[in-house]
Amino acid sequence: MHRRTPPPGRAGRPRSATADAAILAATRAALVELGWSKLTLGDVAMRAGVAKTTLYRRWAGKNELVVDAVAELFDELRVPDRGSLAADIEGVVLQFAAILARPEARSGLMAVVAESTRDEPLRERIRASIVERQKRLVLEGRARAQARGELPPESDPGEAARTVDLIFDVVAGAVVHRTLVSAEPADEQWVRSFTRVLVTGLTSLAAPSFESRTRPDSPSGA
Amino acid sequence: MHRRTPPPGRAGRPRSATADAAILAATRAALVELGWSKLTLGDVAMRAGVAKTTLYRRWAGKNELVVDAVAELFDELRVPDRGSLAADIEGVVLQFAAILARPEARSGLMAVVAESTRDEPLRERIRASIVERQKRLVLEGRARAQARGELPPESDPGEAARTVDLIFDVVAGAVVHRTLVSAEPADEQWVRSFTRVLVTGLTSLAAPSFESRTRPDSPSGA
Amino acid sequence: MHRRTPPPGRAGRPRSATADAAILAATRAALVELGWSKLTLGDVAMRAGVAKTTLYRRWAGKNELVVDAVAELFDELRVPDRGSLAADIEGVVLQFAAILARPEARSGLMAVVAESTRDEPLRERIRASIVERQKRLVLEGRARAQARGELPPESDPGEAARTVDLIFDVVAGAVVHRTLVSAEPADEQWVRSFTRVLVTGLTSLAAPSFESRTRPDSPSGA
Amino acid sequence: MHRRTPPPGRAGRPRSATADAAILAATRAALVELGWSKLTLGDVAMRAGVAKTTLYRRWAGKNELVVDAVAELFDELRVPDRGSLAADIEGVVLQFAAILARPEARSGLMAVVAESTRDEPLRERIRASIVERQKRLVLEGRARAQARGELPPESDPGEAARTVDLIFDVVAGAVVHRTLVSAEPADEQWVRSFTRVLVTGLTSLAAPSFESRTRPDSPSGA
DNA sequence: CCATAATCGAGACGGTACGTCGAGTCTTACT
DNA sequence: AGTAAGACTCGACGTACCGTCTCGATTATGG
Repeated sequence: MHRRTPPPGRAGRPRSATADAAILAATRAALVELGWSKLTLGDVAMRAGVAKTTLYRRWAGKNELVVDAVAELFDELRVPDRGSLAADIEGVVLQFAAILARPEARSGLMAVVAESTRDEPLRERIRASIVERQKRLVLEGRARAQARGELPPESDPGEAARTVDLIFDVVAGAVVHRTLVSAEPADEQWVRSFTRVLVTGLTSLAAPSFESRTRPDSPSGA
Repeated sequence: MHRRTPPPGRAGRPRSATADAAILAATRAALVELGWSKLTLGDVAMRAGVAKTTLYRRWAGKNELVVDAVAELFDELRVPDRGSLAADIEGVVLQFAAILARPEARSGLMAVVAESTRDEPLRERIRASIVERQKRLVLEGRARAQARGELPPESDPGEAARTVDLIFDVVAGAVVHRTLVSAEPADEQWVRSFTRVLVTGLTSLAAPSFESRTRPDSPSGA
Repeated sequence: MHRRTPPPGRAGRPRSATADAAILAATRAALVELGWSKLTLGDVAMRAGVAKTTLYRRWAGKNELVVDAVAELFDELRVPDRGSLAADIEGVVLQFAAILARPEARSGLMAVVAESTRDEPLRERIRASIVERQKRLVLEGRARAQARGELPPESDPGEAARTVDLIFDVVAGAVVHRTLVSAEPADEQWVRSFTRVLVTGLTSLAAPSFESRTRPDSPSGA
Repeated sequence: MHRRTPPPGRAGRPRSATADAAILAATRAALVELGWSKLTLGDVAMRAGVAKTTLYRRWAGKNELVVDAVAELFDELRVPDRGSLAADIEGVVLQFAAILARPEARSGLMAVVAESTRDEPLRERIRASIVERQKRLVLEGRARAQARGELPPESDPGEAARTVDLIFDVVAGAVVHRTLVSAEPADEQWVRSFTRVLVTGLTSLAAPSFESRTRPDSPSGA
């Protein structure tokens, strides 16, 4: 998907189908053992039982390869139905924290983000295959909360999109910072406190009028 | 401070005092021009007008050097007195976003965080010279809010410390994610939305009874 | 021949054939310009239009490279047929002196001999590719003298081998010492005196009885 | 003698007298352990319990230091009185070979000779402090042989000087080559063969008429 | 069923940076 | 002024990866 595509010409030997998966798995294994900065493409090729040329034929370089290898990790995230918006968020956040506790994610994710600060196509690739791809979680959670009546249906589509982005930045950012920078576990206690702040803030932000129906003593009159 | 320290013995030529500042400045300049991954210590040494060995005599490697070079950037942050907790937070967040918009911070910060996932001493160094060092901002903001009567004095010290950590993770994480991953500007509009969520969440978390007692109307009088 | 040999496996790109000659020529050029101690492998690689790694792939280090580069110089030595043993020796010695007058030989030869005093494999390499290789000159000269009747055919093979070694040590040693240590030219006059001493000594050593037959006024009656 | 001389000015602390001997001894010890190419001046200074500056104040560099350290080794050579020219030569050659068997001489001597091919002052220093200094041995041996009547008194002084040079080049060159290049021991058997060739050649060169007059039989009684 | 053509493993290639080491100089405080 | 200590600039070391290339050997499809 995000790889160097073979030219559409039809003749010649086709690319090995199994190689891709082997390479991505080898990349994750190398991330676990060595971390990003000591991971070398020659080593990945060897682990995958593949020649270096095969690897370069399909990916432009280390960064692109690692993005793909890491992106797959986040596809296993699901929004559990725990009965309330707060409980749903807690569930997703705990899953997210669990992934960030795995060394292949820790090592790779921040590194490619760092690289992307000077490489626009790489940033776009990260956005597309990780960030935008996982915003499905926010959309799904919001839909479920709306179905439950916890949140009003969005009126302004632009405002709704901005809110999704804000939520994603706050959730992903806070968990990453807690896990990787502060190096403290994002355990149940922390997740509960975090979620409480977030949900309280969000509901009051979302629709004072809607909210004031259910919580008439809201502090925000602005 | 976080460098290879000269043995305390008095004999011999002392280390050049000006070299340190020149090296850190050269490091930041190289981060701006080249970014972290293309920054080489040989190049930094040349820019600083210093031999490579001098650099290695004082820092263990690229990571430690960049941490020190970046850490200095955050020392200029101040908590402005804008009259209310929300306005104070907005002010600090905007300053923080402005620093993260500078290429020397963008390139370096995430890279060393990434490296620190496999290097415990490096993580501790980051914590000490960046994270813990800047928690002063949260403490100062809280004290000012308490003086204004916006927040109750903390009763449980352990709980208070956990709250400081939580606030720091949420603020720093969200701004970093917005700026570096989503690659959207943390502009006034975004900061206002973010701050509103945060302050609402925090005040209700801190002491709903206290808050509702003293400020039944809007918290912002500005 | 005396180099790091590629593994006999056939796979992969073969080593460039032209690189070897270019490297050895570049080594000699560098010896002329810089001498042994200021010769650097990086410089040799650059002169040869070759990467440093290519050089290290084929030779273990500076010493081995210089031995090979210098050894080739002595392959041009020939035993001229000048009609008598003494004249033949004079011819070879003059050629040898001419080679030692060239800076690429002067700089390199003594240096690798010096290194070989602490490096047994290096000494063996020098012996094989320079010393033993050039003993052909002594053998050829002796054969021609025997054909002329100036020397008797050797009876004891062991003794004959020892004599070849002795001659080589005396000739090579004397010319080298004259040229490099005393720093006086090994010109015609010196070569004539040296050869006279050597031939007189040798013929009397070789076979007094044989010699006394043809030169009844020989001083040696032993 | 061959060192950097202190300026004749009288003021200030005088140079430590013991330092010189300590440095030269440390140099020889380092030659034994490390050989010339791995010998470092910092290491020598440390062994001698002296600062690097002290060392550089007295010698220009590694080569000059090693020449002085090695030159002292040859001062112990003596011409023994063994009753005949041939036996005297054998005695000196064996002593010379014994010195060349010591690692501090092997490592250092050839190295500085190699360096001297591109450093005229260094060559002159070697000539003065080693070569010319030890020609005393040849002079002494000749005088003793003349006193015995084995050699005629020299008539032409120029010719006599040239012969001394020739002998020195042959003897020193052959022993060095045997010992360091061929890497065979210059043992009694080899020395006897070598001496026989040399003496026979020399006596017939020196004065055939003189020799045949006084010693019609074999010159060697051995 | 053979020719064409793209793929594959292997490994040499020209580069660039690494982190270390030694040379020789300079700057301290002390003697 | 000499000394021990040690920081300084400079330049080479030998290694490791990068990303490209050149091999001979496969392995598909299309003529």
